[in-house]
This record gives sequence, C-alpha cells and structure tokens, in this order.
Amino acid sequence: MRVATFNVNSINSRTGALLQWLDETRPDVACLQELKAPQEKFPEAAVREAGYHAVWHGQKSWNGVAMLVREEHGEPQEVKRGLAGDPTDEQSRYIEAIVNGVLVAGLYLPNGNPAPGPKFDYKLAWMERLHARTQAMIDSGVPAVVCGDFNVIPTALDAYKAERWVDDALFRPETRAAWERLLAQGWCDSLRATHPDQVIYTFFDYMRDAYKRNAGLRIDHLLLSPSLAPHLKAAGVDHEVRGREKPSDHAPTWVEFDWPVK
DNA sequence: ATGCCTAATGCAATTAGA
Repeated sequence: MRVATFNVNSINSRTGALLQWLDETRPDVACLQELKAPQEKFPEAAVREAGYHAVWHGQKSWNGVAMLVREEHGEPQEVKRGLAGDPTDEQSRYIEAIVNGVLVAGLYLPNGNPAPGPKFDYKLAWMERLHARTQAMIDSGVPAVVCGDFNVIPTALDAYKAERWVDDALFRPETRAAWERLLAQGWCDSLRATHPDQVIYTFFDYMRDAYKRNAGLRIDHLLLSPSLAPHLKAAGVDHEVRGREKPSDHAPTWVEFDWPVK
C-alpha cells in the first residue's frame, strides 16, 4: 500500500498537475494540503474521473485538506475533520479516515511565522493537540499513517543552509522539540528511516530558482505507527513534479509498506 | 533588513506562504 502527501498550493490552480501525477503514480491514498478553496470549489468530478474517491475540508482563501482514495478500496470512512482541543479553531488543517483497515491522517500544520508571536503560539498549541490525538492512536494499537505538510524541519540535514533557519518557526528549538516528542511516542519518520544520511528535500521556494539550486527543505513527512513500521518497504519524493510547468512549491512525497501483512 | 515568487481576493494592494 502506498500513501502519498502533496501540498498542492491551490487545488484549482494545480488540478492538471495533480491529475498527471495521480495517473503516473497511482497512490492508494493521497493526502492533499493547501487546497485554498471553499468546500464547494473542490474539483470532485475530475478526481472521481481519475478513479479516486475523496473526502475534503475546504476553506475560503487559505488552508484546506483532502484525502483521495483509489476507488478499488471503496469509500474512505471519515472519522475526524479538524483537530480536537480548541473549539475556537476554524482553520481547515486536519482530516482522518480509515482506508482498507489503515487509519490515515492528513494534516497541514501551521507555519508559525513570525516567531515569536501569536502565530507561533498557535503552531505550538496545534502540535500539542496533535500529540494528544497521535498518542491515542498509539494507545489503541491501530495501524496508522500520519502524513502531511508538517512545516517542521527536523534536523540541520533537512534544510539548505540550516544556519539561516535557526530563528524561523519551522526550525526553532521549540518546534524541533515538539517534533522529537511526537516521534518518541513511537512513530517512524519513513523517509529518514529509508535514507538515514541523504539530503532529501520536499519543498523548494519559488524565489531565486530554489529548485534548480536544490535549495530546499524537508518539511513534508509520513509517519508510520509501530504496528506498520516493521512493514515499511520504501519511501521517496516525486522530485521531478516540482520541476514542471506551473508547479506547487512542494513535491509529492510517499511511503510504501506491506499491507495487508502477509 | 528586504525583495526576490505565487496565489486568493477582487480589481489595487494586501495577506500569506516557508
């Protein structure tokens, strides 16, 4: 089973690129972030025509997450929309569904800049709320994949010129510490687990030809639960997608594991 | 320290991204 995450940076500006990538790679599940579209403006018909069921949580202008599931797996059973812990939070950043017996969570973690400040406080609070949800998954023992745009640079290996990022919300000590506490629950960072020492980026700024210079960040992640981690087969980045016409600033990132377990 | 680029909103310039 292959699960992918792709921050599309506007679903309606990226429908063509999304469909091409789906056609080429046919992931079982694709979690999308930054739809930048209200609920009613999601290209449901095009996605269905491509052979995918979809659940999504839109929002006007910003944020927005979706989960696409290849139709042979049946309709995803949506179990969560939005992250518990703050009833005043109206940002569409989290969706969770059961697919083929696996719990899949797709998230768009707040950027948090400028830091320090209220946006950074919101990011850290959001990570605390995520910890509560992911700990519950661990406690239940359910096979789970938690993936998305985390807006977290885990280590200096994960940023071009990391020294420039030390005061940024994506790399500040508080952010990295929250990431480490998440992993300490038992989650496997699948891309790093399969490429322990390699420089791998999932995001390249539109500015200053960052993609051509390989001046990127690794901020899109796919975490496997302890029950799935032993069945990890491969993980990677569909790097070339970032180099196409009118691309998102993120590249699709994916993990593959044996499922059902033989 | 700021703009470099891209997108949404809505029609000019601002907000946001990372």
